Amino acid sequence: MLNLLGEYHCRIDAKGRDSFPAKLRKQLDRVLHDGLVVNRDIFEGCLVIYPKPEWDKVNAEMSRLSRYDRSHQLFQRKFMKGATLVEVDGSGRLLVPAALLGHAGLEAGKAGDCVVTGLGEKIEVWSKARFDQQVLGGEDDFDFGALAEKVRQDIDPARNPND
Amino acid sequence: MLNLLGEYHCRIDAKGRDSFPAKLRKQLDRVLHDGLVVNRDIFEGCLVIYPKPEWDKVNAEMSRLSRYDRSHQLFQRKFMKGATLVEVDGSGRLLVPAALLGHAGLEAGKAGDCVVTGLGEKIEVWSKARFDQQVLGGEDDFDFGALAEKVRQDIDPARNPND
DNA sequence: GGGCTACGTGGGAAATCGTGGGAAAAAGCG
DNA sequence: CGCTTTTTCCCACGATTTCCCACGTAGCCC
Repeated sequence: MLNLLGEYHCRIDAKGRDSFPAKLRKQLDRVLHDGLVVNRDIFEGCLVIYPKPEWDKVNAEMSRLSRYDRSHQLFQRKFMKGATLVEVDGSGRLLVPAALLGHAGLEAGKAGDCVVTGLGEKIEVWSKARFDQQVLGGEDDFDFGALAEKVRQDIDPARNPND
Repeated sequence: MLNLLGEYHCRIDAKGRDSFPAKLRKQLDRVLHDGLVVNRDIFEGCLVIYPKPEWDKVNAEMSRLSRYDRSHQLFQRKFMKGATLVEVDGSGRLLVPAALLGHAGLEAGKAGDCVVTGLGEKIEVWSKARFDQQVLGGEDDFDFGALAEKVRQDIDPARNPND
């Protein structure tokens, strides 16, 4: 199982090329040649990067949706729209599609600072400004304890015997 | 399994020719010479493009409908009317039948911006205006979590033992 | 501490893609 | 049967993209 780790500061240049941290590249090692899938995050204004094998799982789930059910189609469209297969270039950068940059608060055609974080089986890309504000900051009025309690029930093996 | 990805902005010119993104053409590679089937979407004001092999599946599903059941016939007629086999021309464009353009909010005989998105096994074509409004926008009052939960229950393996 | 390697960054040239127009072929009409 | 209109095919130009190379810097090893 993939276990991507680390938080890296890097830049996206005016051409939309994101210097992908060498340490993450090394962690991806065996799966990198299959490419990566970049997509908008559903809930936050950031981008998500899945290694291709991980995306294949998503795609397999999507293929079970019914084309005759409106809510299924709506779900698929909301989730998959914009997802793009990309590959790192010879200099270890990946070209983020211009259409997706806006979702992360980055301006196409303009260089910008960003934060790339490994999160187990996926990678998130934030603009530096948003990362500082939403992820690092704003913790005062944020009740981590309550959130943890809610999540704990979902991931605690004792309550979910089937794994 | 087909895994069409990417979101592309392009134009339909005054002759109804849609510049089909080169990257999608590459993804279609092996199936492109069989042609594509363009159709109206059932639920939304956009067009759907199926690679021929995928359309064959749709066709097979339709053949399970009863010829003696009026609602079946009604459904089949609603679903299949307008579906057209098209091929990309030498310049990589495909000619969208004028009759279908209106369904996507595009005016026949007039050039217009549109958005083409890969969605796994099919491709959707939206007018840019509608895409920005219906697909990208309106997310504030949209509860993705609730939708995801409903869909999850529909495709949960526990409830669908046959796979 | 010095040299070396590797990483991040920028720019430029070549290939490719998108777009428009026009000519030839086909279809429709009087 | 010939003329007009529509459709289809093809070519060419401009813009964009993609690939490649080269430099500055930082980190690491000796």
